[in-house]
Amino acid sequence: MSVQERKERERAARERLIVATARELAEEQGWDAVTTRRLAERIEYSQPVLYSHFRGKREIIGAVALEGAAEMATALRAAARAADGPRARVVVLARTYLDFAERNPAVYDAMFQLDGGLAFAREDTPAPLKDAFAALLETLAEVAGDGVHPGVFTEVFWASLHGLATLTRAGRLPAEYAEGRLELLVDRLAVV
Amino acid sequence: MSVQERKERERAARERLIVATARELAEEQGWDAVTTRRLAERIEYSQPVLYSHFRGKREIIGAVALEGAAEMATALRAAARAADGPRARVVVLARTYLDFAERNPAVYDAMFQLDGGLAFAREDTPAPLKDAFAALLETLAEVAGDGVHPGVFTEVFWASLHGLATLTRAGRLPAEYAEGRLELLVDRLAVV
DNA sequence: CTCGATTGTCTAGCGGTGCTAGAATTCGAG
DNA sequence: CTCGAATTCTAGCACCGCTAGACAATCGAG
Repeated sequence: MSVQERKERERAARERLIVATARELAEEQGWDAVTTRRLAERIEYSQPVLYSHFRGKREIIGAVALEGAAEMATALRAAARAADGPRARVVVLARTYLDFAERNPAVYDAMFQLDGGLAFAREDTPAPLKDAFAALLETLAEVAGDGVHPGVFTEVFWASLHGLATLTRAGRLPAEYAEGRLELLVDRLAVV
Repeated sequence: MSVQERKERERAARERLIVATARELAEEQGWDAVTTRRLAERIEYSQPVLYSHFRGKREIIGAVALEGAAEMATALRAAARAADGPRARVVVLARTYLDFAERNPAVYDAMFQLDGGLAFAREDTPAPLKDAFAALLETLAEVAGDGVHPGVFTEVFWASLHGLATLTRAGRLPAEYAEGRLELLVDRLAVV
């Protein structure tokens, strides 16, 4: 059944191509520009092919989100590993998070702003999402402070970072004091 | 020129009707359901009438956002006035903010999630937006702590609230520990 | 009171969207 | 080589934001 295997391989490759192309297009021109027609044209197939891989545009966004979550988790862990001491770890963690959001705005939107049809904060939450949260928690647990649940602390810290990321990128916060805001946040929230 | 005045009054009334109807429809069924066709039908005029009041859908969203900002500023000031002591003031301020976001999700989206074509964090930022920020700042300035710029502190606090509001509503944070997260945030950020 | 000009509003339509039914094609199995 | 199944495409649906141009209502001048 080698023929069937080859077909499955090719099919999987095409699915990756769709996700990669959607991401590329979104980073280039924003998610509004990611239409099924344009996406189909870029992968050199017709529109209905997309629907043989995904239920719809929402699922494609979801696939990009999962890819992004995995990358973010890797980036966060690498950053935390490279820093010495709790405070330094939290600072680079926060900076890495905000960097990721700024450098991959479309991916960040797919993860947290758009509807990718993904379940959050539940048992059936996809592994990459849980893992990205876990990556935050690993570093933040040690600065949660006595008597504070590490999970709840991580939620608050994450929410703060998310707020800074989205408001800054939308131009709702002036870009100039970004570093000052980050340090203030870490100094106040983290118990070192 | 009483005729002309009457006409202008009626025109202004119709504009308010458009904004109110858009808001209503958005709260009922989400902004995706606010199409120019549906909106036109609800106000019992044809689509082009909308474009004689607003440049496009974006501007209608912006109008709802400004209305919301004014209401939020009022709510925040009323809440702060009713509380005794800096810490209590900050707690009710935060709770009022999150309450507003939860009770008026469509308006909140218009203000901070969607593109209403409004300028933020600039000189030509519309007054209601500046004023809502000012309402936050009035209460938060007294807990910014020594040597911390009140404006920057308010930005950070606001971003944190915004993160909690959006992540909670999108189901990205479990609803159950909402109050715990709020108190943790206030206890850590505010210097009392 | 009539009539032309000005406003105001509507109908109809443009190019775009996500998505899909059914025709056409490709391709491996016998 | 033929046939049937799997795959891909063409063509189209209902909807979107937005607008040109036809039409109707209203007003001021004579």
